[in-house]
Amino acid sequence: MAINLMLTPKHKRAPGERCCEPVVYPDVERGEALRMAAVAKALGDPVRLQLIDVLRRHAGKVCVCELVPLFEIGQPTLSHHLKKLREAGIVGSERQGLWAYYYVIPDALKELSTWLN
Amino acid sequence: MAINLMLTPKHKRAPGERCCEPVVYPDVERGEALRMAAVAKALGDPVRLQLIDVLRRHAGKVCVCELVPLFEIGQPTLSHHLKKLREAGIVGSERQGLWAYYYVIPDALKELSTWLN
DNA sequence: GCATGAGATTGATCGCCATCGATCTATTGT
DNA sequence: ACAATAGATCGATGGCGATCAATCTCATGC
Repeated sequence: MAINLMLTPKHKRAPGERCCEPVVYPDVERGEALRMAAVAKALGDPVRLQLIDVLRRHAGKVCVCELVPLFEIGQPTLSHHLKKLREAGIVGSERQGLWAYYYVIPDALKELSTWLN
Repeated sequence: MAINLMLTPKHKRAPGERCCEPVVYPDVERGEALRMAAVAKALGDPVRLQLIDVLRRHAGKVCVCELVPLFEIGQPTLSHHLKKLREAGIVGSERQGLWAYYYVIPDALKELSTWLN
């Protein structure tokens, strides 16, 4: 991963040697890029993407025990994926007795979605 | 990564032990999920995300030599990122003499963008 | 033909990630 | 108190990914 994303050109192209139009600098700044890339990275796994799809189609919260049988992965692996989504700020969780309920955090995908349009 | 994404429940919950409403099955199918996750994965790096941002703000094509000085990474690393974006079907490239020009493939981000809304 | 320059490829390194089995922690029910 | 259950965590493993230095491939210019 790049450390510095300030996007300052390192050297000027010699005059008359233009290979194309001068590049337009990106609109997204360092912070934006890091946030959106983190969200995209969390969505970059088929299981997690379908998890979000399931959770989004529910107005309320979904119990983990309903999610486990949907996928061909073990329970620890699903827990790992949910943790990734939590760390990315995409989902939240809530404990009620033995069960844990997950839900999509509103507007968590908004920034990325807006940029994609 | 999960092998089987058919999302068939593996066992029924015993009657009367319901912890929450029955889960709604995901809308996205295996192929969709794999495609969109691949695109999201390609966007899951700050450098690649900003690369797409730069390319999208150009109607035409952009020379690699204009892209290299924008980032604090070496030329081989940038070439690696462009290859990833190419393999994800997000960008295309065209050779003209010494220079290589890259451009965003129209509608490449459409499926993911639509799903996110 | 030869040197130069743009870009891709290779090889190596280091770290992260998806997955699993096993274990641990609470909580519920008996 | 004890057994059972839901879910998280741990440890290990195999594979992928980001990065760099070095090299390679072409095309251009002299």
